Amino acid sequence: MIKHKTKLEDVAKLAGVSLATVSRVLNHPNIVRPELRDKVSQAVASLSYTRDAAARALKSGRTHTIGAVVPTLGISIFAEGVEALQNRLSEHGYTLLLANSQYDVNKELQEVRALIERGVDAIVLVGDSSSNEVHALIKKHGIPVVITYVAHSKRGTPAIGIDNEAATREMTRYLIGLGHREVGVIANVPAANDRSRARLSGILKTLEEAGATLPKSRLIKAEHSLVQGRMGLQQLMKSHPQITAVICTTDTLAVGAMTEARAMGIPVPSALSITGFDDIELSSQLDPPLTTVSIPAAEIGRGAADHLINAIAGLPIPLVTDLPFRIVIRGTTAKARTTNPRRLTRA
Amino acid sequence: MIKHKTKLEDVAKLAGVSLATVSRVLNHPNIVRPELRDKVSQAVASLSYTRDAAARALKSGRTHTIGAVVPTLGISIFAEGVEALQNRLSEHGYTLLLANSQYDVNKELQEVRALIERGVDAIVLVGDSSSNEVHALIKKHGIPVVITYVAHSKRGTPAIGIDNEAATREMTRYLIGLGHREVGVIANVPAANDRSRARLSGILKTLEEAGATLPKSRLIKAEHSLVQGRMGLQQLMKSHPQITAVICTTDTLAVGAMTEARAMGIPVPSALSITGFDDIELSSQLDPPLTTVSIPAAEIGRGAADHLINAIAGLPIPLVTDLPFRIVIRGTTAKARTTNPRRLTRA
DNA sequence: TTCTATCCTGAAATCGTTTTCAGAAACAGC
DNA sequence: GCTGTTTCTGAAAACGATTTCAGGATAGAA
Repeated sequence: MIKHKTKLEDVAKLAGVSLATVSRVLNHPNIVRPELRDKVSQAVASLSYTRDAAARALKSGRTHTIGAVVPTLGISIFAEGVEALQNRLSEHGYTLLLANSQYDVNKELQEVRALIERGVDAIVLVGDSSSNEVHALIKKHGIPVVITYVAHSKRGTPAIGIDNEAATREMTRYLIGLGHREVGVIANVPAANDRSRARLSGILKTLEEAGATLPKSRLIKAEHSLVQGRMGLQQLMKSHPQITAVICTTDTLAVGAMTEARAMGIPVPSALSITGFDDIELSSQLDPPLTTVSIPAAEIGRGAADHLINAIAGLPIPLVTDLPFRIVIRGTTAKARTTNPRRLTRA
Repeated sequence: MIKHKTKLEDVAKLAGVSLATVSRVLNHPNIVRPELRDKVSQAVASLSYTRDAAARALKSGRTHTIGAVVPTLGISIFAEGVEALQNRLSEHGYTLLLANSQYDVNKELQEVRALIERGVDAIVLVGDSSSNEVHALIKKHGIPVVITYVAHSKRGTPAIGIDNEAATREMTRYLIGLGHREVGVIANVPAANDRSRARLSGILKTLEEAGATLPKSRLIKAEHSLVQGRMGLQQLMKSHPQITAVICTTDTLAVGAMTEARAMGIPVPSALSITGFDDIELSSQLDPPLTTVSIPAAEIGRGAADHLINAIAGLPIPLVTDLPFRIVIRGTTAKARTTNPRRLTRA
């Protein structure tokens, strides 16, 4: 237990200078005469003095703290992004305040409010489907903010991430190029998830452009879990055995689908191609390894940190930082089988 | 942008009372006369006033903030624990400051120091292998702390978690009961990880007690990744084809091992039993589903939150909270095959 | 009605910094 | 040697809440 928390005054006394000088040495070392500066630094060191964060925050109005609200840490790309974010913040002397929304816009609002009351200097959000209240609140307090994992700005809010729609477009085109026309989709569509919507939209549009418009019955909406991936595939293949490719909007769903395909005795990729999205660690280690879209989660986290640190310093930051995704072609995709039960079912 | 941040004084003026009364209504509503209290509450609401956290912290010495340092969020049990911790803290008006150590004791120390300088009211650590400096620092500041994921207290520090050694003991006994004597182990052993050590120790001791002492060459030390699980299994089975069971200290390693077993054409569980530890989501969905140890990560997070909130309030908290683990027997374990290439190789 | 005990309320001090403002010191120019 | 600059330093005023301490109001008792 500490008896008498050392404060600025103690340092000043020991160094034989005023409070102001000590403060200056700590904050703007270059404006104080070298010999005094050294004397003060020495005193600081010998007392192992650290400034009281609360007092500092009160007077200066800055907490050196950044808040983030993610949907959940259970999804590894968010966990990875948060970790990278925290590491970068830490390097710059910032502390991360973390909250999760469980994909619930009201909980997100509540957590953002709590963060603002804590006086965070900036905020990181995921996606652009936060409620208007959230953005109004943030704007009202004049706090820098960045939305992550998406590469478009809705309300003029800076964004850093990938173009989800472009990614699924490319993946879908790839499958079409392999001759797939009988396609099924397993998509996770939580209400508050614009990323999933963008991914789905990319698939549907590309399919349509290729003249393979997706019938409703071939679109399975699922929660983001392995089980739902399994169930989705089962449902799809039972009712549409002619399907030659299944596009999933996340790797978790795709892995579930692969497991079920194996259980149903459907060989992947010879009889059925499966694709994912996210490129989680597991995907490359499966047998066969999963064809998927790799997204730079760590880079998103680091980039968000950098942007906000700049914004706090009053520097301008880019409105949209469109990071590259990567289509990773592995073992779960192949040319469409030609021995279809029936050929070309129309929508 | 806010022009004139509403403060206590504004509320007081509107309600026609003094600052002190407003503060009382906010902190100890019961000691102020109901009619005044209502008037103040109304004023607070109509101005949508919130107290300045920094000023509050400065004067009261409490930040209503709790810090946690975890090795990494990349391991799902930690992500799950952190999420549960944050949710519970949030319910009680606390904010989580999160940092990660990457299993590096120096980084952990540095992050703990940063947390303390931020003035956290309490700290959550993972495991009991933090450096002495960390504990000395925490003690010096008189900050409540709890270590998680383990069920023993080393330096008198409260702990909440499971008995890792007991868990692997039970699992190993189960395998021995199935007739396995030719056993291999894939263990992740980062330097700063007492949990892994405890898990390994439980395996080795139990094996020894059963007269099946593990030769060094059958213990593969691995990093915590799927790839290393694969490589571990390969190494093990190539040099010791007589092995009938492989115990892994995490599910990730076990999943890697399963993948490799399949690639090597070794049927699981008929020719080889494999066990994991953690029970991550994937494990139950594999084919065959993985036999493993299930640990109550969310409960650990919630419990840590509850303990610390109590400790801050000056209430006593239990030194050790030993939460139950669960041996989950699924499809990767079966009786030892009897058609061994060779019988009973001795150490 | 007056006095005492009980409850509340408000004025003011305080928490530990940062920062403005003005004055002291040092220096150069004439 | 004296005045005009320039550079640093220190005293003091915030920042916005919490809380002590004492006095005023109210109620109860005589």
